[in-house]
Amino acid sequence: MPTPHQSRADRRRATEARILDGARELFAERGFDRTTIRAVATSAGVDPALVMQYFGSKRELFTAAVQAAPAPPPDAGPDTLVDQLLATLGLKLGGLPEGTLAMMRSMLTDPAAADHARVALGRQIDGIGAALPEDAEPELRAALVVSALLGVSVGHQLLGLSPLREAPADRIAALLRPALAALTTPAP
Amino acid sequence: MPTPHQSRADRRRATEARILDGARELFAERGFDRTTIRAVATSAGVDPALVMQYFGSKRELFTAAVQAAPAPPPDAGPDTLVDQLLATLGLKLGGLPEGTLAMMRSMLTDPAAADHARVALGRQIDGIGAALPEDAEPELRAALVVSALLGVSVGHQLLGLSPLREAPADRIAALLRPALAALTTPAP
DNA sequence: CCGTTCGCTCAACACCTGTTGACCGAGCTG
DNA sequence: CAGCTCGGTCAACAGGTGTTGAGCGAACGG
Repeated sequence: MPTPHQSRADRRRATEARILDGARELFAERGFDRTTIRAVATSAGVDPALVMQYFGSKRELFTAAVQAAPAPPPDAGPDTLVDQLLATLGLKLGGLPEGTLAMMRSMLTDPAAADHARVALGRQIDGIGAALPEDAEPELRAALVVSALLGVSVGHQLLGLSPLREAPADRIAALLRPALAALTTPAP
Repeated sequence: MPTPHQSRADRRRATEARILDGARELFAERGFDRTTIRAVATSAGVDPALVMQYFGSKRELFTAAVQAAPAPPPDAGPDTLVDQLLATLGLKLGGLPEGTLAMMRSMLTDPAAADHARVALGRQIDGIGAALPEDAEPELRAALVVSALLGVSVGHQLLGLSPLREAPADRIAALLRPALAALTTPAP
């Protein structure tokens, strides 16, 4: 008997979490369209109808699964801007959070995910742009930085390009650092 | 009467081209999964069954539509490596070819498109890596360059990030140039 | 201990998809 | 001009999808 006696509410929270975890994993692996509610239900050991009953629709399940980004602690380190940027790659700690991967996976084919991605990236761009000198096209520079890092994440985590997959994280960071510095530093 | 009298073979080539064009456009806009054969047929003013009869299956239609990359002429200019890289962004000439966009659009959600993308990017990586000094992790540097440029393309052409959409092409190139130089140049 | 809540399942609907085979009629060939 | 070729359409099938409503049975509350 699995986890002998727990309250009804506990069981509910548990299965809800199981559904959410399976959904996140499948959405991250196959994207929104190719992830079927039936597959999510099976992965949680549950009837498809229950998934609907809990989350209302496939869309709401997706946004619920994606929103569960644990938001990394501010960490308060006196890091340089470039180091903060490299941290967003999630190179250490075994990759980006699965919810982020799920959103990235679907952002090119699902308009809702694309909107979500645009605002998330826009927020990052604004944050970086605010840290750049005003006379150096800060928004454009920030957008290029974010896009470049997005590309590295895509190539690494979603496409699995072999040179990136096989390289140690600190080598990637070391090679990227001067490039990001060049992008964020106005020509003298 | 549209284009009065043409041979049967001419008409055939014409409708085939019309189907291929519509397919490329729709695949580029919505990706593989969300593009329906019925929609392609409608866009070409034709019955869905004809699309199948011409291309055999949706997959073959996709690969046929994507393969039609006109392959930019070598141009033989004595460009620097960085300039060649910037050229691959298709910043001038109104964006990348639609077949390339179609492949990019689907590469995160369709395994076949992902394979296609991996070999295409792999080819680019090998080409760039061969031009880098052997003692400077050329493959990794090349992969980072290609990924970063991929990210900029995605952000610009597929996501439509406003700072990139609104910026003139030569500003993007100018800001990217030193960063690419830093990526392709081993530390002194 | 009994009635009610509620987590959960079953079976089905309505829809859309890729794909197929029969068929029509205009153009080609002899 | 007769017969075949073949570009093209029509109608349908089979499978998979999100979504729904009725219902069951165990845990809850009094």
